[in-house]
Amino acid sequence: MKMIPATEGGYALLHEGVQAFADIESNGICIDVPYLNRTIKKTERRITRLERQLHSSKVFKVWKRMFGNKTNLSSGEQLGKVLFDEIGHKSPGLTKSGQHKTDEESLAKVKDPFVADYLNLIKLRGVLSKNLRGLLSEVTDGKIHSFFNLHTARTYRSSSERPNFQNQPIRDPDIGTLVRSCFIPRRGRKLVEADYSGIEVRVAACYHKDPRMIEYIVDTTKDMHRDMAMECYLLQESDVNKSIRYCGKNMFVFPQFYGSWWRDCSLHLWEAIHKMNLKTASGVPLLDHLRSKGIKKLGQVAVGEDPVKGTFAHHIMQVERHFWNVRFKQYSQWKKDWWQQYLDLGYLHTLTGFVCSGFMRKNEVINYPIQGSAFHCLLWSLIRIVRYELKRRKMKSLVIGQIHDSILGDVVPEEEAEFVHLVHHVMTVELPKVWRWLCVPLEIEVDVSPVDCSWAEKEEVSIPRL
DNA sequence: AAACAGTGCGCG
DNA sequence: AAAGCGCGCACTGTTT
Repeated sequence: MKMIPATEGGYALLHEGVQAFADIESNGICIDVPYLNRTIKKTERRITRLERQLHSSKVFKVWKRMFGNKTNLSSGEQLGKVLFDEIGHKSPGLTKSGQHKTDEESLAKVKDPFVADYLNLIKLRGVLSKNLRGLLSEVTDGKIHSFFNLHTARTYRSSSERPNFQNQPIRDPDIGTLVRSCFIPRRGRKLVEADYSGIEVRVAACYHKDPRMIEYIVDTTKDMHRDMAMECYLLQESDVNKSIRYCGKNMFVFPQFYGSWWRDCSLHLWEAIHKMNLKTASGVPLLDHLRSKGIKKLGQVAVGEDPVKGTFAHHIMQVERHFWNVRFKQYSQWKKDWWQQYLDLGYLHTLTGFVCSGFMRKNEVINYPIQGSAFHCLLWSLIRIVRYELKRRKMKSLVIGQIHDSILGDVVPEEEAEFVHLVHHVMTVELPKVWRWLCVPLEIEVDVSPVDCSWAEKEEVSIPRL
């Protein structure tokens, strides 16, 4: 696969983009080194305690017997042999090289108290080596200077390394706080983070122009994720709470956009009912609710088989059909046309001035232009802010990082209002004026930390109208 | 000792 | 007919 900037605009974006990134890399991000050192020690102690606990378990006795002095708690291969070959738990499936799978999802099915402690240990070891020691090893003079690349990602997104600034924990609140507390602003300043809201969905709409999708974007009283959660779990609008909406969004809508299908979606939606103990807003367990609607089981089937009527899998298959054939008919047609056009031409062009050519799978052909162009919205804005606006206004505040659809600023408190207004204006007003293909409005969300407080303490602020 | 493939997991 | 996109990093186990 090859991707090249095929227009002046595409070339300029990369040319100015690397210069803006160089500024950001040179600025660097302050690290609370004393906190980091304390946290490393604390985490080491937690790991030692966990290891001691695991060493006294039954499973570990078996492990030790099988592997002797080669016993290694970090070896997934060894764990698989212990649990599934020796002890006799049901194997969750094999990897492509024929080992038993030992990822978190696979192990969740294993009913052995050892597994929860083991997963805890693995997680904590990862945090220690990657997010704490790994971070410390990149600190010079109290700062890190992560690299931001424009020449590595197949989609012409960016990437980041040494350390990777773009995958710092946040989804697990405890680990997120532990790690993000390391990242602090310069003395007397604040961290300000501005994210595009749903940028990939909006950019996708600029490709397919599906009227129903545009309606969802433009009309803020409408909510696509809530609506799909309602369909998937057969609920009324008033029954949908936050976690049910979360499942609709992350286990149906986004997987469908990325090319997943009813078989995987139904499995994940069904498992979420148990794992997240889902209840309707009025407190009825979701399993009971579905039973009252005549759906009693998942009805998992092998690839190639049709699900039995009345099962959850069959229901989700119908939801998927309606989603693509009725609700987002034009989006669906665009995907077909876009794929066919690639087959005819052997390449595709993006709205931001790039051409991708070479062998690509269908899902790649659909996703690459959307992912790349969505990031380019951020990149254009970032260039404008870093290389023009902050300089022209002689502001002291700095941009210090970027995560695909968000920028992170290290902001002087007196400049906070101007900074927030500036990024809002560039990202949502100036950009759509220049890129006329943006046929839907863009929105951002801004989070700010108090003065001298870490990235863990960011909180959403409203955007002042100036 | 260094390089490589495979696995798993963090983020968008 | 096929069936989730992108990235980097740590670690294991094997090959060079």
